[in-house]
Amino acid sequence: MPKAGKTTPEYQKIAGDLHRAVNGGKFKPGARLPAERELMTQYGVSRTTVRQALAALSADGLTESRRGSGTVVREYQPVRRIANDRLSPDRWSVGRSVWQSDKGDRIRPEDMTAKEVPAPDPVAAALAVSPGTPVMLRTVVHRLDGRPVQRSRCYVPRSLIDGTPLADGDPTDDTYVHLAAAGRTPVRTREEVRSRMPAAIERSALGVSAGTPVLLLAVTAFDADDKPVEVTEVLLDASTFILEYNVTS
Amino acid sequence: MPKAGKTTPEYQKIAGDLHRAVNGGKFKPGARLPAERELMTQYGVSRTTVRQALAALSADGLTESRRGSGTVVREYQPVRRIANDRLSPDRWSVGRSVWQSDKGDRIRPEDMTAKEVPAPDPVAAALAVSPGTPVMLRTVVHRLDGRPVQRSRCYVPRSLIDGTPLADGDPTDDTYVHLAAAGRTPVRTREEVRSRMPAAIERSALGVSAGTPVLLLAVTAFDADDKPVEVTEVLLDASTFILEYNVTS
DNA sequence: GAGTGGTCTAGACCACCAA
DNA sequence: TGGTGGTCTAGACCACTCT
Repeated sequence: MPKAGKTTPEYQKIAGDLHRAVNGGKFKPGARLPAERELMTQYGVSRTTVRQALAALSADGLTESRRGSGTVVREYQPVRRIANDRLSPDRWSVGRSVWQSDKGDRIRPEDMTAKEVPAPDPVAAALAVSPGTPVMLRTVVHRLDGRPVQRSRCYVPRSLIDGTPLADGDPTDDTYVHLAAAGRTPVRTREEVRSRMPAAIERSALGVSAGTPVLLLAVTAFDADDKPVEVTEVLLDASTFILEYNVTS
Repeated sequence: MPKAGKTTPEYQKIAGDLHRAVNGGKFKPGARLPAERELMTQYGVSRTTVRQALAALSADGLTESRRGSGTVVREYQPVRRIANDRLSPDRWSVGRSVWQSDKGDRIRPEDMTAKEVPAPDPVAAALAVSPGTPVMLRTVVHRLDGRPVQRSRCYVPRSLIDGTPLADGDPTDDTYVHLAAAGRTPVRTREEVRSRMPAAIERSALGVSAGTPVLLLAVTAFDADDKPVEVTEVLLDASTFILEYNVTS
């Protein structure tokens, strides 16, 4: 029978069956699905068709395949990120994070770097400075259980934090600490949120498998004079985070 | 040559080439990529391999394939949604929306419905009422150029808006109008943001093609007494929207 | 070594679109 | 009608994991 079923392609039926089985709890998170060659005989189709069905599940972020072991149901235990928390000075101590939840406590900033760079165009625009103005770029990788789940790129005009350790390339402390020391304490931020599929480089930079989107944040911080003092670009593993915002008029 | 190149699979090379060609501007948004059979001869591989490469592009949300015509580069022209705006009463007039941008003006609420339902568990929890409490459910579909890009499900405890048109099943006006009329004007909201790949039903409910994530909002509105008065679940096409939040401590 | 997923070939027929 | 993508078959060899 070299033809597909009447209207619905065979691989979609198989994908649908598996989808329902997973959502119905027949395969719990972490459980292994039947092997591809087993599904071949079960459905009487070629391996290509089975793999097409499994590709659909993977693209939906429902499963994850590992060569040599099998295809397993993915787990989803998100961490909550409360945006407004970062504006509270008591949150700025080193090692403290804006994450809240059991898992959140295990998320820590690591691999921090800092260097001076000319402001890229979009950053310069957000900071209301000329493109190429010297800014300090501080990068941070946040890990959960060793897996990178967030990468931040934080830009601060060099002139604003002259004389601080950050200006000398010390990436240890949160930029807000240095801005506060310079009398430029951020009092509000504007956050822009997008989501899309990651490029291959981003997929490996975060530890995400195919079928997981990324969240992109662009955070602009303003001081009491309503001047932009910092721009941060954040790349987040969407399967790890729930963003929370408290909105007032 | 029935074998893959040394380390990198052939389909990844092809996908990489095309990826670079698209990002490099060789194929502009809307432009057609070479046909699959043309790529076969160009790279000297089977059609399956070519299709595997194109599947990777599509999963990255970079292209879109249409049977009969071809594979084209996808366009990305997002609309900005400013969360805080909805708390301004002058935004509540019928037909007015919280969207801002040229395209935003073309986004309008349509296909509104309203009916009484028992509160589902998560909704009841957010509203601090018992599960099953009667709530009015107002659904709205927002379209951009005819394409549905947002679906909202808005829950309000019936007891809060008794005597308003909404209580009689009239879905015309924004729920905030009715809440304000009942002396329960929302003054702040909490928004939770997630992103994931859409289920097949969601993919067709919004007009999104494979490779596009969805954004999920859970908005809880509070009145001046800090009581939750409304919960809204929103499903958004992630390729259409940028969410904007103004954050204060 | 047995079993798993990863990659690839060389065909085939179908559904759809545009000229 | 000819070209496009959509689906499918029946094989094959490789890389990896687990026992």
